[in-house]
Amino acid sequence: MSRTPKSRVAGQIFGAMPARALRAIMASAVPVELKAREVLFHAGDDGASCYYLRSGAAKASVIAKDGQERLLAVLGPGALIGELSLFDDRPRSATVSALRPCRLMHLTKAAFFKLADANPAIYRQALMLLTERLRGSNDSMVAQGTVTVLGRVARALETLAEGLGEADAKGRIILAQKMTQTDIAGMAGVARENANRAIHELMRDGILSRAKGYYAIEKPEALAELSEI
Amino acid sequence: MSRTPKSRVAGQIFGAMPARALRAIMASAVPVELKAREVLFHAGDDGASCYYLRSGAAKASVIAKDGQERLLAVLGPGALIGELSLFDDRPRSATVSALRPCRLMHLTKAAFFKLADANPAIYRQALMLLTERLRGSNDSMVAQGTVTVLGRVARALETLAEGLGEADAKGRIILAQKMTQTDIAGMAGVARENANRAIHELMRDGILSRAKGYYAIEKPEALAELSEI
DNA sequence: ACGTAATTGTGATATAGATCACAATCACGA
DNA sequence: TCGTGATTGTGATCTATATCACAATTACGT
Repeated sequence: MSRTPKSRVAGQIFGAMPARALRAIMASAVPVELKAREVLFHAGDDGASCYYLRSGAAKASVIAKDGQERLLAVLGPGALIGELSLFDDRPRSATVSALRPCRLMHLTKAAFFKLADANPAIYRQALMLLTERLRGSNDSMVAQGTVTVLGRVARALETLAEGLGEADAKGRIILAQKMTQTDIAGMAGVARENANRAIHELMRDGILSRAKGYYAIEKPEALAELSEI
Repeated sequence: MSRTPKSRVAGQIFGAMPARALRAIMASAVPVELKAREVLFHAGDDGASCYYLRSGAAKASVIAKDGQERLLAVLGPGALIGELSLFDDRPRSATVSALRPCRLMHLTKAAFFKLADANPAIYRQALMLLTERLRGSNDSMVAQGTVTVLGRVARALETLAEGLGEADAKGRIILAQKMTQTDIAGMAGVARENANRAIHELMRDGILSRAKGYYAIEKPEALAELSEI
């Protein structure tokens, strides 16, 4: 099976929006600031609203019964956060917290639907966003049962790159946020020790590098190869 | 973490639709029949259209590189099939085939969006549907890394029950379709032999039973308990 | 109703990855 | 800049689950 290609642009719900609509959205939203490590909301909270991440980085995670933290996503600028509760009125499914200071816009359910009703492009964009997530989710589920630890770590790094990767001139992708191996292990769903060993293997093979705590993907294609399902 | 409750009704995209809109939808759609085991579409196909399952049962699955089949869902009457490609124009992410004879309605992308633009309730319903799937997906991902084989098999049986469960008078849920242990293992993401052992354990504890190849969930709450994440 | 294929059942063994137990670094606040 | 807590690194187990190798049963086509 070939994997779903992912694009950062598609993750940006308001990216493809006409400027007029975009201004309208921003006018209905209220700015929110978050300090590093601050929690935006907890899993289980209810909240019929969503956030648009203008700058900074945040993570979405859940804590399993046994206390293990599983990272679902790392979100970079342009991401829409907490939209699930908007669409189905259920409690937050994950905890979202800032990895570093964030500037967000807060949009209530009422405001969102008012805008979307007036502007069906918003609905289409939202459907596209969820669709992309679902495809990624399905891929991950297959990967989880099929792919080895090395592949899952590779996959986690790719996901990370989507959220906060910054391509440089020579095709490297720098993760614009310090991530601990514990975080990476949490995304890959593996033990931290094994994530460590996998990371070493990737670094030994020149696929990954780290400078001052910042990981960089040196060979994105090689990484993609490894995480193939 | 508490799990996302799932309802069969929410999975039915056109369930909450006003009768007028529903008639319009059915008028734009063309009927399709499928014999048992026939394939509706393969992963990788492109197809900007979706199907509404009126009767029968189908499965959505992907084949991993190593040849393992992973069942993503078993779909019963009322299910919407193939909607992802509708929203993002990408190829089919899974193969869908009939578990038994199916009657479907086929709706093109153009027809869907025409209807939805005229009737934003369709957009909202579609968003809700994807949202529910996404929540389920996230739960599964956490479960995969957290829960033991017994729990994952329990979870697979619950998912099965959503798609084709029929509650009887005394709170049992009968799976209205013969499922092999290979299928169940494919959903749970475990080896068939271990699915077998887990199923035995469930049967020994009176949580599950089987008659003439049809499984029945005797104690849905006990099953839910086991698959808690 | 018979024979063959598919499914189910069950032990024995192998192994990927978790867990444990630390040492070595690093990074940052006082 | 020193010290302390957080991270990273690495071997040695341990264990859940896959894999293997069949036998027993069931289902189904002719």
